[in-house]
Amino acid sequence: MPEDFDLSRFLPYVLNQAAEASSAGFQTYYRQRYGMLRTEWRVLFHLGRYGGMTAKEICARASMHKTKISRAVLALETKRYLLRAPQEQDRRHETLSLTRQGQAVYADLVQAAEAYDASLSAHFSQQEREVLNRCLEKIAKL
Amino acid sequence: MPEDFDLSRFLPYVLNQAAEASSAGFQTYYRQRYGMLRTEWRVLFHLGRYGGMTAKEICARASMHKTKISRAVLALETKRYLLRAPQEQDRRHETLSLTRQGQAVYADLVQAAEAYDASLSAHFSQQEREVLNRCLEKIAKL
DNA sequence: ACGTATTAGTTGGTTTTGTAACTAACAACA
DNA sequence: TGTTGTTAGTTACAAAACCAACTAATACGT
Repeated sequence: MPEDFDLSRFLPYVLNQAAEASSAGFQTYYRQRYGMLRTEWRVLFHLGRYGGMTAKEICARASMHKTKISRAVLALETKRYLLRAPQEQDRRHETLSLTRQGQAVYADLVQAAEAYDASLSAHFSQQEREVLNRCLEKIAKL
Repeated sequence: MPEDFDLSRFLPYVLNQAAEASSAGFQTYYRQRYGMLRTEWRVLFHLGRYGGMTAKEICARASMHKTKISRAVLALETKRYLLRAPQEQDRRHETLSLTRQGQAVYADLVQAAEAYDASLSAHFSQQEREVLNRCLEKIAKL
C-alpha cells in the first residue's frame, strides 16, 4: 500500500514547493534592492495598503507571530520607512505608519509585485486563476 | 494606484499562507510522534516511496539544498530510520535506504498523510482539486 | 487606593536555516 | 605518476525563526 503514495499529490508538500518557487523571483527583487526580509515587505505592504495600524492588527491580518512583527517593525524603522506613534488614550498601542520614503518603496514594490504576478498568471487561464485563488484563500483560512 | 493592490491576490503571498496553514496539522503529527523536522519526513518519504537512492538524487527530486539533506540524513540515521551504504565503484556516493523501523515509521506517516490530505480535499470539488494540483505542479517547476 | 490580571510589545536564548569553505574520492590528461 | 579539476557529502559560522520569559501600561474587583 504505501508504495502508491504520491508526494506530488500531497497538498501540503506541493503547496510548499509552489510557494517557495513562486517567492524566489520577488524575493530577489526586494532583497537586492532594499535589503528587506519577507516579514519586512509584508509589514510594509499592510501599512501601505491599509494605512496606519498597530502591530497587533498586522499580526491578526497577516497571521504572523508578534515577535516577527516586532523585529520587522524595528528594521523598517531603522531604514526610516515607518514611524511609531503611541496612542494617547493607551500608550501601550502604537500606531505605525509609513514615511514618505516608506511610501515610495511601497509604491515601487507594488509595481514590481504586480509585474511579477502578471508574469506568473500568464501561465494560467482566467478560469484556472480564479479556481486557484479561491482554493488558496480557503486553505489559508483553515 | 498602489491603493488597489490586494495582497490576497498576490500569488506568492497567498501560496505561502496556504502552504503554512495546510502544513500545520501534519507537522503536529510527525513532530509530536517522531520528533521529526520537515526535511526529515521529506527524505524519509523519498526513500520510502522510491527505494534506496543517494543524497544527491533526493536533492534533485525534492529540490532541497544538499546541506539540508545532509543534516536530515544524519538525524534519521541517529534515530535508526535509515542506513548508509557507500557504493563500491565510487565511494563518494552512498546509497541510503530505510531500516525496518524506518519503513514502519514511513508506513505510519503515509497513512496519516493520506487521512490528512483527504480531510483537506473534502473542502473541494473533484474539478477544483484537479485544477489546483495542475497549477501547483506547474508553479513548483518554475 | 491596592493587589491581581490582561494586554501590547520587546528581549534573550535556543533551534533551524543559509552560505561558503572544506574534505575525500575519483577523473582526465600531460 | 603527478597535477589539475570535479563531484558527493560535511562542517563551521552567520542569519533568521521560534518560544518563553519579560516590561510597561491599563483594567478591574475589592
